[in-house]
Amino acid sequence: MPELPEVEVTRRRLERELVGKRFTQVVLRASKLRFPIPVELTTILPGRIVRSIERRGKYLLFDCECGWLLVHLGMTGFLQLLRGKPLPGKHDHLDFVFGDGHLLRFHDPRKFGIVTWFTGEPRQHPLLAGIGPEPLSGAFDGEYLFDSVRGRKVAIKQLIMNSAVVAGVGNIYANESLFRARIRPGRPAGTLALNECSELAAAIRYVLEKSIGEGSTYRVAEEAVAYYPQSFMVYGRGGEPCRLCQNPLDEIRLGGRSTVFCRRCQE
DNA sequence: AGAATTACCTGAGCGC
DNA sequence: TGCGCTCAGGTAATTC
Repeated sequence: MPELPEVEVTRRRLERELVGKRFTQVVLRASKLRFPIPVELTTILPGRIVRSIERRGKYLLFDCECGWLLVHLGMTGFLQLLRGKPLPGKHDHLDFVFGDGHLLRFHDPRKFGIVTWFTGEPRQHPLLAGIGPEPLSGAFDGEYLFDSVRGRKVAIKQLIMNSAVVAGVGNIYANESLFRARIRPGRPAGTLALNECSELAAAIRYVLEKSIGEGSTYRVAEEAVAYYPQSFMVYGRGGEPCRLCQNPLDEIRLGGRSTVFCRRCQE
């Protein structure tokens, strides 16, 4: 499932390949993903140039001169950058054809993704307006997080997965960053001290940046290698020994999400 | 307002 | 072999 690092690596790759390129055709095969895909994409985009590609949380934003193409990969979505016009397979819902022979293909078996179109200011779009600070920006630090946890009873893991608090932290990196910060995922958010918030904010930044770095070899056309499970400290390792103390990792559910932690290393 | 729950969707894995 | 069940989990929408 694409998390922020995968989206960012995808963004960088597409930025290199597509900025300045002109859409010549849009082929729609699915009528809706999470939301209906606007049919006007097929008439608006041809002739337009990709001016820039930006990211907000896990959303990709393509500046298309007269408006924005907004893409979210959901749980199972990915973008493939292809050449020519290879025959579409199952769940290949949408193709963007470019004048230089490139084809950007949206594939998403579970249709949790989003492809939509809007004009105006991205920060005013309903899907983007309520998103909290970018975790890799200066706006996200210990003091901000401390301010956000104040009075909150919800588990700290659920709080950092709340996109209104901080953008783009999903289940994998929530687990990983809490382990790195040595904080139990189930702790009521409001019980965290300022220094713990600082540790956690730094840990979130660290695990995301590390993953983006490791993803430098990730290729959009090879979606399967989006991240590197063997490098995870806790995610997907319930019952296995902690990499630091060898204690078997606990696996619980928080808010319906698989949550893994070390009861010895995390307080 | 904050917290909890539901809805969306398909493939994989499992027990029988 | 196939059926039914559970799980995976991002996030918007809904309810409490």
